[in-house]
Amino acid sequence: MFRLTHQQKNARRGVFVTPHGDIQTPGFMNVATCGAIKGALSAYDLRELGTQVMLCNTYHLHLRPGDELIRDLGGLQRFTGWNGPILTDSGGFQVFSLAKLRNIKEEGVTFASHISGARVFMGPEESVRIQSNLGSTIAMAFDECVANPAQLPYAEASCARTVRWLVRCQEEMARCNALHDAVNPRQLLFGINQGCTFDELRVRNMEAIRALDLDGYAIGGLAVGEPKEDMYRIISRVEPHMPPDKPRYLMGVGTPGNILESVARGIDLFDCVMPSRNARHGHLNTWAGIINLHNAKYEREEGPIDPQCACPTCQRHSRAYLRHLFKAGEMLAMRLCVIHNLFFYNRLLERIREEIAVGTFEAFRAAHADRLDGRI
RNA sequence: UCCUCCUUAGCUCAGCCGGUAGAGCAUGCGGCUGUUAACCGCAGGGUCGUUGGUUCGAGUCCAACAGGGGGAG
Repeated sequence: MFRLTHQQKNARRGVFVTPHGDIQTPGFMNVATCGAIKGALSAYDLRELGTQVMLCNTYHLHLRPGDELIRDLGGLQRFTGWNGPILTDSGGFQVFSLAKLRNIKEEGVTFASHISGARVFMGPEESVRIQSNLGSTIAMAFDECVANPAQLPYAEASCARTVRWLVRCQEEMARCNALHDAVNPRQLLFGINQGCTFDELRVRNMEAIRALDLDGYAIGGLAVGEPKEDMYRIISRVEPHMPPDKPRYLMGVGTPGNILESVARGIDLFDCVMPSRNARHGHLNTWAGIINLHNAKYEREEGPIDPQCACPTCQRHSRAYLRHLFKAGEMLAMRLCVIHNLFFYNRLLERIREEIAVGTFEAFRAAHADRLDGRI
């Protein structure tokens, strides 16, 4: 299912074969939380941007429009018009990061919907069942994101519970896949490593979930406020304990620099809201660093966002025009800029794959990691 | 010609009985890391239409003038 084709030190280049298509790794999954890339992009736009995987959210789609509705309409692929691989996040992150009034118990979590205020219960079985109804390619385990800072005793207890939840997720996934009317009977399940910034806890947790032989492994609970040195250290500590023959997914990360550093430490998959959100807010990635299109200095610039970029936006539009669209409140500004940033990220990962394949990744990382995250 | 209301930040407006001015928007600049984010934060910016008067002190009260809105002839 997952085949490594090249390796340069810890950096890996491979192919993850899924029922919905191959995913070239390292890869960046484009975030479409509610079934759409924010910024008015459609599934047909994504093909032009080099998107490999679309990422949707269990919590949001369960609340609206409802996973049973999506199941009845043929699953997420038919519903959204995206026929490539889809990863659904479990909703654990949302339950713990935004829902108020939450009550965590062994069975699961009770929380108030941020839309209606209604009480909702979600545990491992509910999350997997919802994801089964959505019919995604890859389902994520229902976990608790233990964010920095955390007390060690709490982090230990939480990790232990998340492992127990993972076992239940796995059992429920097997049951759902065996249903005669499963939307995607070959749905994959990824486990998630937690442990805050406690090295030993991270390693122990990784060993525990590795034993469950899942389809892939994610590292969660990073890039949530801790210094980036801590993030890199945790990745380096955990990575040797991850099975080499399964894809490794660093959840929610990150900046281009974060991605380069993480690929160098053995990560295969990423997802992040930064390229799309920053684009909507006027911050654009370029190969020379980040620019803020709101800045007055771009008022009369006729050149594209990035002269080295081959995206549809850079082929047609000037910085001056895009800045004007932002100032005028035109939503086209967001659409064109999201197109650029996602294209940039997808291209960055493609470039990383090329560099690993020919053995020049280390030099590429050294030349770009800091510059790409800096401001022009 | 008369009556009446208005004139405060680039714009639209707040400013109780007089104690040396605020908001929203706009502008400038930041921030966003498994999206409750077309969002959030910070900053700059005003001899309060003009000239006099009353007062210890006037954006606030009085007068005249200028510009504008409405009304009556």
